[in-house]
Amino acid sequence: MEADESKRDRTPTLADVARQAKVSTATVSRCLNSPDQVVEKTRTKVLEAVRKLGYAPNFNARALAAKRTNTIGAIIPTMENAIFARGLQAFQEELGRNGTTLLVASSSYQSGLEEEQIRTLVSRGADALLLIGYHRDPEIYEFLRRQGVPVVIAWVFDPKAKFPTVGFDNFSAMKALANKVIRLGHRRIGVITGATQDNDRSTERLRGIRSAMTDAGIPEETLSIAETTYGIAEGGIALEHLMSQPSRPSVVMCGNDVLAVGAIAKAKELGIDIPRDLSVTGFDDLEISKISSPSLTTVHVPHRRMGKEAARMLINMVSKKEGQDKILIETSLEMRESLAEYSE
Amino acid sequence: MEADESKRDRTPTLADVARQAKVSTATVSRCLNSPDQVVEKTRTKVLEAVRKLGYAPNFNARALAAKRTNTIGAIIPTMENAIFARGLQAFQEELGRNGTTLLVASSSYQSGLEEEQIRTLVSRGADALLLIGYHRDPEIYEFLRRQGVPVVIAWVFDPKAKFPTVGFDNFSAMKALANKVIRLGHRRIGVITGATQDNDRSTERLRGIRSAMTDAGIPEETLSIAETTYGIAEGGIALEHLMSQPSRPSVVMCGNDVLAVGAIAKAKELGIDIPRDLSVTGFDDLEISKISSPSLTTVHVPHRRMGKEAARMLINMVSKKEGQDKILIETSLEMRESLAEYSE
DNA sequence: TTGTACGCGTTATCAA
DNA sequence: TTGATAACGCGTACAA
Repeated sequence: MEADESKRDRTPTLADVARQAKVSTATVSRCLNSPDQVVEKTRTKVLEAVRKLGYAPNFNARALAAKRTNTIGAIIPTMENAIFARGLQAFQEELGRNGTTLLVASSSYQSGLEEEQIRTLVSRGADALLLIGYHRDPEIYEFLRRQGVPVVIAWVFDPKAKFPTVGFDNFSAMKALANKVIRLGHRRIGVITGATQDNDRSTERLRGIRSAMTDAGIPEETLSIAETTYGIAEGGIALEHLMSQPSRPSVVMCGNDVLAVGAIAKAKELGIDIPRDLSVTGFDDLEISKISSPSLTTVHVPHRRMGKEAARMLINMVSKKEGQDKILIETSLEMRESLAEYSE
Repeated sequence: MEADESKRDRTPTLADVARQAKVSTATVSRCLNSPDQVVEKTRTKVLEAVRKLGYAPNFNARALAAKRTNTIGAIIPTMENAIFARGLQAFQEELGRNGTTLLVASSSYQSGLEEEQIRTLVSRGADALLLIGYHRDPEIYEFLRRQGVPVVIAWVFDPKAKFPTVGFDNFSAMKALANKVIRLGHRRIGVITGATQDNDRSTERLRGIRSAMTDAGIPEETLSIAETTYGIAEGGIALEHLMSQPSRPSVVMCGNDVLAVGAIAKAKELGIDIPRDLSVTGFDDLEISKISSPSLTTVHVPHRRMGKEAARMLINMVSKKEGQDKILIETSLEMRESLAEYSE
């Protein structure tokens, strides 16, 4: 029983299994990849040898020979907070159902890093890529095209975009919320946004607010903006900044829920009552927005559905099946306690 | 300029670069891997060809030939909440400083899935692995040993463990908190814990509470336990369950902060005032525990330091350098508003 | 149904 | 310092 192991102390290869089962390596390979091409009897013999030797195929060799990895890569801006977690989870689940594994990388919101990650994932043989947002150096898109790697863009939606997309309309979603805010009587609006450079989601959301103000005849100059990196603490600092300005806003609209709960916490600390003294809104409808106190008015984004659809689209593209290449995910307003009517 | 591309429309290889630069593939390879072994003049010539062709090395082929990937894998139980995010971020940063890339997989707290992920990462050529907790089928440890893949275990600490470890003592940390709780006069203790099966962290934490009770002469039977999966909503449901029992606890100790903030939110909903009617404690000291209202008393875990030390240890092991193989990370009590003295 | 033999894109050894 | 050339482990025509 132990005798065979004495040969060497390295990890077994296809050839080892073939020797053990007294067949050719080709047969072993077929047993593993297309079992129905090999007759029952040899198959069991081979599988027995596989089990006995504890053989596991070498992924790299396989990828090299087959030019396919059954792997899809995703690059998200951050793993530090929950913004992308839910959508990515659903994305992964759907891939799993298809026997595809997910490789995740995070770019820390830095486009330079993102390009590096893209090249890394491609050189690792990812069959396709999920990317967040359109904004990207044209050169990298050209690189992907030349490499023949299918890409789906998520978390944004532009019907005219050249790339397959599964996402929502950041502009309209935020504009709808801003319209609501204005209808409630607010005129002095403050904004806490994530960095807008290289980030079309935050840029579009901000544009949505501006557009709603213009429509309502509120001069754009009255908008006070604090730009910061995403984070709870950062949201708090930004709020403090906004509230220390001469003309205090009556509402602070945040680029996402993480910033918003940070703002709410800081407001409490400063003795500002929400929503009596100040209204606050978020974006995303993460779980924390429900348990925040007061609970957070926000834009609900069906992240799980977005992740699932994106996975399906990519799977289709890899197997060159036809299908939609643009899916719009509808968002909705989630009215909770943190936004109230403005009354002087 | 364009002429060379007409040859083929596939991604350029070493050989293409070699042809273009009129050198051998070996030289090109050396230019990329050990540039000082090749003379300045040829090097610039080669790099020029690389740039012109947009050459990117094929990772799989490289791994196959070099038997090394400069990649370390990590398998964490979940990406859905922040429990592991902070530590993993620091882990990745430290790896990056060493030119090592991180491959993450999540097991959804299922040991079967985790084994699969381990095999996947190994077959992908991960040079080493970071795993959470000791509890694991001996067979998988044997597999790892035979494959010669170094492993570091984190988030736990047992001085007698056979494996290199960077972590904290879940038992003692939770016991310290329980001692504090008891010293404040609490006798009827409720617990909301994550699943204890296959999870040594939650098991140890629970054992810590039991031990503190025993030390204080509180009968173990008075402990009421709700076991659930980690999640904000789940924490709420568990709290409701505990509070609907005949003998209501005066304090609910939660297995982590996520469960705790869920419990707090639900308590509010039920009109239970915290900490007047009920005290609540957490574990981890995530960012939400500070902004929770009332703020959450919890155990502070220096996640970032743990991640960083784990990375260093693994890097050392891969390069076969000597070094510590057991690092204890100290935790501390973080007293905040949600835990108060018990007074009938 | 099974086996032979070549190719995948690198790295590494050994000569030159 | 550079160039041939043999691995690396697997998939897959093609032949048997």
